[in-house]
Parts: sequence; structure tokens; C-alpha cells
Amino acid sequence: MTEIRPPSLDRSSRVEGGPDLDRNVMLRGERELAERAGHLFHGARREFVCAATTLRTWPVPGEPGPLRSDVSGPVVRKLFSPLALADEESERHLAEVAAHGVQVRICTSRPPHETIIVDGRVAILAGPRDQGVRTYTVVRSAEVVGGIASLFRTAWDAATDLADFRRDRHPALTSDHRRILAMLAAGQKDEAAARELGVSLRTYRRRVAELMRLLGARSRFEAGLRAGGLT
Amino acid sequence: MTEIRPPSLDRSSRVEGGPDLDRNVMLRGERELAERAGHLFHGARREFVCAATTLRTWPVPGEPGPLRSDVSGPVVRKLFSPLALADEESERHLAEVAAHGVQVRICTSRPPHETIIVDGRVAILAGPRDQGVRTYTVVRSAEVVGGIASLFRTAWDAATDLADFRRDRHPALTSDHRRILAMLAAGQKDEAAARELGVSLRTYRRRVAELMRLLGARSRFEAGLRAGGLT
DNA sequence: GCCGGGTTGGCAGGTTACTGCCAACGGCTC
DNA sequence: GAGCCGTTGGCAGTAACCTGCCAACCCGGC
Repeated sequence: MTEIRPPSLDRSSRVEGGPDLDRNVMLRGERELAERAGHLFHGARREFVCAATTLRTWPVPGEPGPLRSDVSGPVVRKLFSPLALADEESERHLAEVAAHGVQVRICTSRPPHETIIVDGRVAILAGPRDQGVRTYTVVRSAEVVGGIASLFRTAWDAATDLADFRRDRHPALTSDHRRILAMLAAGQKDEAAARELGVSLRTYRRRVAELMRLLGARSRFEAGLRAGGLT
Repeated sequence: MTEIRPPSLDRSSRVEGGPDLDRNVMLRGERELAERAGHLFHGARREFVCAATTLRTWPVPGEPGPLRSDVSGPVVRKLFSPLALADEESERHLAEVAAHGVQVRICTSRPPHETIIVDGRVAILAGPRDQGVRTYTVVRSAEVVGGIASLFRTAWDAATDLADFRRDRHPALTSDHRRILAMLAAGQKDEAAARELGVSLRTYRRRVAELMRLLGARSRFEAGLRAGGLT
């Protein structure tokens, strides 16, 4: 995991407050980011939010230490892509992070680029990799950071809490299940749906029962609610 | 409606490309915005996206003319708050805009601040009003604009197409309906749900029937699907 | 060829839901 | 006080759904 170390004692090259806040600062690579802007990570007082693609993206203040067990620490929000749960190890790590008080959500639409916002006053946006080196831009203009924060908030609001995502995630539906879903969604009676799909009523009902089990539903209404996120 | 006029012929004060792209430019008020950055609106070639709170926010290239009837014009995407449909007049206007080829979506979570992105290379973010005057910040740093665009895209993906929003919007549910919904969502049998709500089975089923009609559903499964957007 | 496992479909019994009908009740108007 | 209207609840008939049981069939392994 790429680690951003505490900054060196030399303050002369740091990205700080100052007269030229409207100038965005470009940093090349994780090392320069750590050296010149690492203090911004560790200096979060009120709120620290980030959008990341995977767990390997910049870690946050206090990690791996116990986070937010001290309620005076900053509120930490992390928005991940579903890729972050690609394997059991990653998923376990994410659950642990969440258990430590970090608010974790999974972005179920196209995730934003990797972004950090600290205390609502500085934003760091990651650019694409260029020959293996990634550039980061530090933004300090108040209105721009405010706009970026509002866009992040909208994405955050639309995302799914980690716990909900894990609970509602279910084994991939077979194409059979999807056809059953389509019939159910169309309000069809079992008999008509079975005819249309070319199977017997018993088999159709057998499939519906399977779907209900997959969705963990006790009634068709409940199944419809759960299925809402699948179509 | 605040209108941004075509810019004056004097180019000296315009916000343009140049050596100092990393410096964000602050503009105070709509007039200065129009004079120094109006060309950015009218000069969109490929794509023009904006997030707006109401219809009174900055209009877009070509409006009120026919938009996108010429397929070589820029793709225009507008993300609105549900406030944009607060009255019939606004809703009608929005439908007309969409009919002209503008892609309109309604943000069903907290909408972002007002934002414009032109051709993916310049972003304009609106700040709050200060004594009636609003500041706008023009951003031209490639990575920052890219990051802002990606956050906007995430918000856009999560939003609801105007047509879908209007179709799925339905009469406000009474508190009775919401209680019935809660029982149904919990997978309760009618008899148990009726008992819990303190009404007869007949009345409970009468309410469920009303709900089904409101949702336009022919089966409970279909009702569950429709209700997914209500809870 | 035989055997075992899995799936399908028919049947049946039971449960849950849907809706019409009607009496009773409460509130409002005359 | 009487009459009317709307709502509620009980009853009942019907429809739709749920699931167990079993025979038949198919397929793969031995």
C-alpha cells in the first residue's frame, strides 16, 4: 500500500495557505505529494472526505490506528468503487475500516476520479498516470473547493452504505431469474408468465421461489422492493 | 431571467487560455461573468454540462433557439434540482428544453452547487451570494476540471431523467399509505399487519388496494418495484 | 446396460390475497 | 329527529400463490 509519510521538517516547499490561494499547485508522484501536502492529510480537524478507486489509494489520517474512537477527531468519509470489494481480503479490510468509525459508501454508478477534500477548504484531485507517474492538483480557492465538495456530497448521497451494499449484494442472477423478474415486473399472472416462457406453472413457481430465497424476501412485495435495485 | 449577452469586442480582459492556466479567476456578479467569460458559454463545441438550482440560473448556448437540431452542436446536459419542477410553468419550460434536445436530469439527492463545464476543459463554479452579488470562479487546470467533471458525471449518472421523474412522480402518499408500505416492506401477512395497525383485515386490504391503484400496479411484486423509489 | 442424481411437470392440499355485498356507525345537514 | 353520505368491518366466493409428493425423463459415470 502506498504510504504517505509524515512530512519532513523543512517547511519551505509545503503547499500552505498564503497570498496565492487561487493558484492550483501541481505535484508529481506520491513522494512529492507526501512531502509537500502530507501535512494536509494529517492536519484534518473537522472533516476528511475522499473518493477512491481501490484500497491502495491514499490512506487517511490515523489509519491504521484506531479512528474516530476519539470523537474529537475529524469525520472521515470514504467513497469507493465496487472494485474495492473485488476480493474477500479487500472486503474484510473495508469492513474493518468501517468498524473503526470511518463512514464508507460504495458508488453504484460511475465513480468520480480520486479526490480528497480536507476540512472543506482544500481539495486534492488525482490526474491520470503518465508513464507510471500520477499528478495531483491541490486546489485552495474557496469557491472551487466548495463546488467540488458539493459535487462530492451529491455523489455521496447517491451512494450506498457499505453495510447495505454488502447485505443487498446477492449471487449473480441467472438469465432464467432475469426472465422471471421481467415477467413479475410486468405484473403477469403466474399462469400467463409460465406460458410465455415455455415452462410449466410448477417450474415457473419453482423459479419464483428461488428468486425469493435469493432476495431474502418473505413476500412478493418484499421481493419487488429488493429487486428494485437490480433492474 | 438573467441573460448573459455575447461579449464585447474588447478581448483584453477576457478569461482565456494562456500561460497561467493554474490560476483560478474570480468574477463578481453576472455582468462581469458575461463580459469576461461569456464567450466560454457560446464557444462550446463538444459538450456543455451544468448543474443548476432553478431555471433562472445561467442559460446555455443556443437557448432559446432550437438546440441540437443541428447534430453538430455541442451535447448539452443540464442537472436540476426538483425545485425546477416546483410549478407548472417551470415544469412546462423544462419539458420544452428537453424537447429541444437538451438532456435534462433531476437530482433526487442533495444537488451540487451551480456548476458549468465546457468541453471538459474549463469549469465555472458559482459561490454563494454576498450582499446580493454572486462570485464565480473559472477553473482551467486540466486535472481539476477533469476531477470536477468526474464528480459531475457521478452525480449525473445517479440522477433521474426528466421524463422518468415526471412519470414516476405520483400523488403524495397519506401517512396511512406509508404505514401500509412499511408493513408490506416488512414482509408481513395481511392479518398480522392489520392487527398491528389496529384496523380490520378488510380495511387493511382496502388500503393495500388503494396503494396498488396509486402505484399503477397489477400485482404486489409490481407494487414493490414501484414503491422502491418511495422509501 | 445399469444406476444414481438432478430436473421437470402434474396433482393436490393449504395459505394468502382480492373484492363484492351488506349492516352498523358516526358525522353532517335540514 | 330524520335522512344522507362516507367509512369500517364481517362474511363469503373466487383467484392467485405456495410447496410437498411423486412419476417420468435425461444425462453422466461405471
